[in-house]
Amino acid sequence: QRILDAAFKKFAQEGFAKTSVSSVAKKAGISKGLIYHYFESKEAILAAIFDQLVDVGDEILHLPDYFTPAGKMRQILESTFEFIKEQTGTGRLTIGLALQPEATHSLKSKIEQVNKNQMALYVKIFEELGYDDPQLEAYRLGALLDGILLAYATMGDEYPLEEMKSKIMEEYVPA
Amino acid sequence: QRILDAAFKKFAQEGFAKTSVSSVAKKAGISKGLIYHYFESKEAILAAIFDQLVDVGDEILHLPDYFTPAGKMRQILESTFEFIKEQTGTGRLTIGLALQPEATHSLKSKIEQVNKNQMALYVKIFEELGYDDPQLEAYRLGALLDGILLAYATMGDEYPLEEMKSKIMEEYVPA
Amino acid sequence: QRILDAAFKKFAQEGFAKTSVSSVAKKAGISKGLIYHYFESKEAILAAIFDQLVDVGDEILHLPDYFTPAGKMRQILESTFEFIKEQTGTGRLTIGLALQPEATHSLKSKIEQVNKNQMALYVKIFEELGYDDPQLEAYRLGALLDGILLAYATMGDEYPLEEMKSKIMEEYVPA
Amino acid sequence: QRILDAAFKKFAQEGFAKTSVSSVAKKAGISKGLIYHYFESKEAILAAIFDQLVDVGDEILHLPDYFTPAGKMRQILESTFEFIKEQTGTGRLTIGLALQPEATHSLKSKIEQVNKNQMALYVKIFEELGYDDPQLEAYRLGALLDGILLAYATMGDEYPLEEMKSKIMEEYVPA
DNA sequence: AATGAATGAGTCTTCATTCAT
DNA sequence: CATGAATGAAGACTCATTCAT
Repeated sequence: QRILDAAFKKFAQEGFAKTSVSSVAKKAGISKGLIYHYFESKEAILAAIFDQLVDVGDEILHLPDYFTPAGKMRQILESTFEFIKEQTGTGRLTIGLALQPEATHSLKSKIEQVNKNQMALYVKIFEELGYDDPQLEAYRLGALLDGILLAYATMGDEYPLEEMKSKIMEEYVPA
Repeated sequence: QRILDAAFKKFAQEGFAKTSVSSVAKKAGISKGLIYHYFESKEAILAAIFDQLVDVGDEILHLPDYFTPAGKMRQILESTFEFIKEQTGTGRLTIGLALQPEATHSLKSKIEQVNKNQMALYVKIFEELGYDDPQLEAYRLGALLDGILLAYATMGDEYPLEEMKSKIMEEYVPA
Repeated sequence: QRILDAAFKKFAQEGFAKTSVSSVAKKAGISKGLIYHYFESKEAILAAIFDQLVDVGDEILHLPDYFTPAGKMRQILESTFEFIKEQTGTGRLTIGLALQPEATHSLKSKIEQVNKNQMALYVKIFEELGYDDPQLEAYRLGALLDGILLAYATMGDEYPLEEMKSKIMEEYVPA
Repeated sequence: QRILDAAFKKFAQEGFAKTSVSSVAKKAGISKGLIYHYFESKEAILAAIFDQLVDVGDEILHLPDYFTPAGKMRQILESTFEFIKEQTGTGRLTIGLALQPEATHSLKSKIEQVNKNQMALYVKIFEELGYDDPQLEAYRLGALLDGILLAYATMGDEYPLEEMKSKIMEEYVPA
């Protein structure tokens, strides 16, 4: 819906707490009341946005079986870096909410779910690649990518995203 | 002041936006009015908190000159992991604020300043250690540590912080 | 109509002010819009409900001419107590609205009308029964019955309705 | 407080649901915010009003021990009729709330408490006066008085309150 | 230095009502 | 007849900030 798009932009731009329902309505070009016709509450909008994000996340993680382990890894890194670059707002919003204890439990659990899936996939690939401690290796990769996302979200184009991508790719998927 | 301590706890616990000045006053055991005697505004409290944090950060980064490059690296990692573990609230608060565009410009610039200092130090050490691209290497380490901080702040004790520390130490400061 | 039934139940259960038109629509199994096809406004629904109640009231008060005065009195008391018992919701709603000055003038006048009719009938019967001051006696009986209605509406089955009925019957229609 | 007075007048005049907090504030000559400085919520104001009313009720029911039973009865009737006449708003408000299921449980229980006390006193006096079934007699008197209160609250000065008083007095406390 | 009464703008939310279809 | 999307005017409540004392 237009509501979700508008709300997402606003939330990503100004943060959930600071964004008023009225401003979302204005941005969506509709009346405040109508928002409550479609969503129970401000939180519900956020939840709906997240449901969409979860789907996007799943897509990124979904890889054809015929890929080689190295191919999967390359694909994941490609997708993730693209996500970091294109969906800065999404990343910012997600991290911001993950950090705020105010977030509803249901939201937290959704975030955790996405995270779990991600980790599970990483672990599996590292296993296939024969790493010693796939679990720990997965955490390491996760931290690295999150850290890059965070830095890019904060600094914007000042950040040498491409160089970092090359470096990471080389490290995990040597040519 | 007691105000700063109370405010920091509250902000870290519930987020800046969700924390009311009254609740800070109550936690500090003083009256609302008194807070405005010492601070211009709610934002000013936050700024003061950050000034303290900057000092803490500088301390972590300040290393005696007689340390070998490797020693410096070890020291930095030790301090950072200790910070991650002990000051989860600080980390959460900082990242949360860094991500929220609502933050005043002055706040942002302080955060950036700390970051710059950190990066500069990393770069210098990597130079001393003879890395190929110290700049990029610094970004990589920064991302890694930030990612770990983020994960630990989100997951808490479920996160294998010690194992990660060992892994990272080994990587950067081989025994 | 189904609308009136649904609305009546809702109004009686939750009060007029607290009942939303949507909830009436849902209870009636139709759409909100349709209600406005049949009724001008929420108030109009209430008015229509009252029109029905007035009819019920008139029925209670309508007595065959061949009844003796004492027979009429017995009949009235019987009917009234049955009404009190069976139509608690109606009683509650009516009194509640009679007390709220918010009620439209038209509503008030309807309530008053029913009251007047009732009083007139009481007066007539007391006259026929040869009471000294039929007017005052009618007010007394009215008060008594209203008081019982009120108490029963408030307390429910804790109230000794049957005993009260016996007592009042004995008083006004000695065996 | 001025708030309670203003709120009471408003609630009695327009009903609890229809009275806005702002209008109470305006009537009290203060700002909306200040009301929330003194009361948790709109309901809390109502509760406070009721606490005062309970006190008034207790006063009416408190009778010196040296009164004869007949004297007590006379005194009660006198007080009650005075209350009916002077405190019409109170009566209206109380009954209105007793009938509205929306009222909080705490409120309901307060009303019931007052009622219980009243009934207990009536029963005791009827016992002392040697009535056959004091319990039922108490319910009867209660109904009568409530009915009169209700009628007077609805009709106002059209109602022959004085005549009713004489009649009831004569009935229960013959000269 | 210290209090807390006071303000008013702003927030989320509800709801009677209208209207295009 | 019938729907339900759409509106806008409230309403309860919060909170940063000010100010008299």
